[in-house]
Amino acid sequence: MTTHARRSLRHRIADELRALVLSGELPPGAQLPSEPELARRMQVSRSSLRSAIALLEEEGLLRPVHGSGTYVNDRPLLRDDLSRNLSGTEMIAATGRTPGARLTEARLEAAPPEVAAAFGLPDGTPLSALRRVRTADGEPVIDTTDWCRPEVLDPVAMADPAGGSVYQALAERGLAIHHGVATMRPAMADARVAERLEVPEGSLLLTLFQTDSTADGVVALVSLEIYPADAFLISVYRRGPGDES
Amino acid sequence: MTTHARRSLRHRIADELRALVLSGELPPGAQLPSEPELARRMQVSRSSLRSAIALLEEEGLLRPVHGSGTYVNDRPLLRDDLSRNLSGTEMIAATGRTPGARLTEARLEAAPPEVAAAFGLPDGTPLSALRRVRTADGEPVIDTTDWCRPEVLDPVAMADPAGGSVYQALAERGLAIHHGVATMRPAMADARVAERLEVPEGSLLLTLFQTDSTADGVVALVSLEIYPADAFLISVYRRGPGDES
DNA sequence: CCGGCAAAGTTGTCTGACAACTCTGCACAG
DNA sequence: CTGTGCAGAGTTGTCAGACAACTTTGCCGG
Repeated sequence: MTTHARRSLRHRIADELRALVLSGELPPGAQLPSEPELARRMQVSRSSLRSAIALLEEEGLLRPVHGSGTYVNDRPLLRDDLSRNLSGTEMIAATGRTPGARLTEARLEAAPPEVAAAFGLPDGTPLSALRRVRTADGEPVIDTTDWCRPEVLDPVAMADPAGGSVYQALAERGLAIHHGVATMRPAMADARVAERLEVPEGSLLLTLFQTDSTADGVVALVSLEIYPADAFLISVYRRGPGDES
Repeated sequence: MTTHARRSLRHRIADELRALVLSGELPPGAQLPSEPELARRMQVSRSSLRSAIALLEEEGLLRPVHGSGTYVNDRPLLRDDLSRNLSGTEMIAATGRTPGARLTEARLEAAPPEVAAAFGLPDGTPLSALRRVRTADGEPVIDTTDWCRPEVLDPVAMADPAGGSVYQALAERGLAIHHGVATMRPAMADARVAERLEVPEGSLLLTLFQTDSTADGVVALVSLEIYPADAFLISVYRRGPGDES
């Protein structure tokens, strides 16, 4: 391996294997070539290949069986798996529709209590806020609000972020998002949200309050997303209750 | 390593490390001993230790930094993280309340369409169904229905499962649950659910439809769980958008 | 006081070997 | 002909040692 990127080798190998599976080249149930063989073909060491396979096993995509081989799991393909997919744009694109946005509005505003708490700041601290209604094929499907510290991104930078996405703009400022924690609640549409999402007042919604942090635990972005009840099938892949027999 | 268990070595090492972190012996931000040192102490090879660390990195618990060391992440502890926690009993216990159940009712019934589809069976196939209202300190918090194939567990076995939990009863019959996929929807309480959960009719609910599968993709259990809006904070840990910088 | 550099320490990857396990197919007894 | 047992080949799991790539520390010279 002479071609070096930033991601570690095992992640790049995992990407390559994942692509093979998702493209259907390795159909569900299929057995992978043996590790030495595959390592030779991909020009990597067996240990790096094994690390990659371990990642994909953890993801639930592959299933190595001692003494037999490594197989492709045929679990339902979750394009909208919450635990792997941070961005609303991707969720929309994954359903095959064209993502868009309207009613974009960015300004400095006082942090609501829940948001301030997530950042660990006092109530009312001024924050950059970006409000959008995201659309799929022109139809409104998510009402989102993103908050971040103004010294990191000012409202103007949030509304038109470098690199196209707020995540990338944050990454360029040294705040690459490592993980997020999302909390879900059912809700009913009040007049304001009903108008923005073009649904009847009082109709069912799912709200998702999320705090995104960097690898060292700094909260970099907080967002509130509001979905009409049936805009998406919001799913989560859950691991089994330990391997205890 | 002469002491053999069922779980693979790296999982056992990971368990040990996880315990060290959760017990507070390795506080957030702390640097682990170096890999060679730790491997020597735990009497395992460095490669096995590295595999374990990779697992915990994927879990978000540890953060190895090339050339520097491996550190404990201080991410918020999610007691009710959906993506790691399958059982309603555990969710209740994690909030510090005492789990219980009432209105337990088990019988053979025709599979509703959505359930039949999850099993890949025709509509109306008879299935074992177990209906319960689970309680926390006596207060109703989840209305659950579990379905499984009657040749695996008959209604009587479901109502009083060997080993105490349906999961364990399934595992003893060679159907250990490996993963599940849960889909969330907001809903409103109809008369029946309102009475069972002791909430006003029309109040907000979160429903969670889940299919649990074995390692080879066989659907072993399907369940529908209904939560009052504020019974739990249902959260998900989401990985960041790739490591691309 | 500051900048640069070398050295020590750490994680990432490679190579080769053997152990543990699974699966296939053949020989052999019934 | 059939079923059983066993040996062998093939595969994943683990081990050991080495070097590369990177970070951090601290010294030295300006």
